[in-house]
Amino acid sequence: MSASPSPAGPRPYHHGNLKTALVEAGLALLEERGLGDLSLREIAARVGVSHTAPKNHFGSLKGLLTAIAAEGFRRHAAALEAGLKPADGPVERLHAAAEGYVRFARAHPALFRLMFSADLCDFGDPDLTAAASESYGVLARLAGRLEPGTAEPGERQTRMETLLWSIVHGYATLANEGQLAAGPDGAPVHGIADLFRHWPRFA
Amino acid sequence: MSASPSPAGPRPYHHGNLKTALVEAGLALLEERGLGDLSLREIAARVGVSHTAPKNHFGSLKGLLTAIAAEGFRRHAAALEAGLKPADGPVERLHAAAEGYVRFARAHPALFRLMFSADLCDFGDPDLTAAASESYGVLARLAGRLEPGTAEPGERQTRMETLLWSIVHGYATLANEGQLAAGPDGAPVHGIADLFRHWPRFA
DNA sequence: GCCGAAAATTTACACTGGAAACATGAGTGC
DNA sequence: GCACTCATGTTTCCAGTGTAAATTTTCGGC
Repeated sequence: MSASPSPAGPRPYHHGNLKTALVEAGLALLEERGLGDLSLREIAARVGVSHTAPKNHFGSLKGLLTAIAAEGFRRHAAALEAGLKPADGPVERLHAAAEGYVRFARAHPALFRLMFSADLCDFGDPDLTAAASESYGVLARLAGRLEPGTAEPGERQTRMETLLWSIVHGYATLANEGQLAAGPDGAPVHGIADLFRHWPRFA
Repeated sequence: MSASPSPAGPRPYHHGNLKTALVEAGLALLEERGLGDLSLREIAARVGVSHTAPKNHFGSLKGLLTAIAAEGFRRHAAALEAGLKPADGPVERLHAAAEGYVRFARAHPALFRLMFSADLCDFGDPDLTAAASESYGVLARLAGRLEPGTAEPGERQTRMETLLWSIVHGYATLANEGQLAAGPDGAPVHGIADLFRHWPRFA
């Protein structure tokens, strides 16, 4: 590959794959340092490039963060689908997706917060919105299965979608910020599935 | 010389009420500039004081933000209680509190985000935790009224509390970050009360 | 081989929060 | 009345941030 020069050779002037390398470095630093201590200069340094190099590809820090968030949403969508067994009924599938949602958020708290920070990301970016829609679509389809035929034609977001998203997202957010009472293992005492079971309609 | 605070006189060396003045300035700047563009130096400048003056009272920026968040939680608790009519039943009171929760979040988005940012605030601070508990208590009492006698003795956080808090907080957060489909007036098409009405148990 | 465009670099700037040394003055004990 | 104390603010400095502009290097098409 042109992107992988001889290991012993001097670092080439042109990186060859800077765009994706910066996103990956950003994702890695997000895990290590958290969102607050993340800096463009440090991401660039990790890739071995000057701190102004990202500008050519992303314009600004916000552009880079937007690209990172987009990749986050793609992985998020995959996490949602991960536990979905086609043989299960709509309720079981909902529970599985909800647990995937929360598991992803808790496994990658900094990335998750970035993904839902409208002032750090540019939600006008087509790539980001496409990735976010991909993730949202999983939840929306599950909501539709729970109430077939109730969505009005042309409706962008049903009440059931809003309700499900609110509860799952709220739980994940509160858990990540340390607001939910935690048991000895550090996890919240009530899992997200417990909440759904406590919710008569989907028990 | 004169201790009289004549309006035309030179600014005294000692402010006299810096602590609360800084918190109020911070709250005002939070409304105007948002959380991202908030700076300790600007808060200090608005009060007319050097940028290191806050250190004496708050230690660091995090300390100041913690104090601001605590004041936010007190106002938040007041907003929750605002629409509560004693004559109403538990369900009506829940709806009113939920709308108060969301209304506060949407009216003060930057403050609301600060209040739930564990990396910006110090949730080990007693004043902050007391204020946050005050706000949480309103919701917890409402949850208890919905299911009297179900809480196990000594239970810190019931499932019902977690469920209600998740849905309300998730809705407020998603709305603030512009993630919920909005109608022509900019508000989400489905209000928080619509979600509760859609939730069979509390329709 | 040459030349334009793309990709990185260097340099400079305004801004941030924090640390350290210093200045002020309000309050207290005598 | 007076001196001493010490909380409260100021000044100065520093490392670090993101961005802009001018410059250098390299790739790719002719």
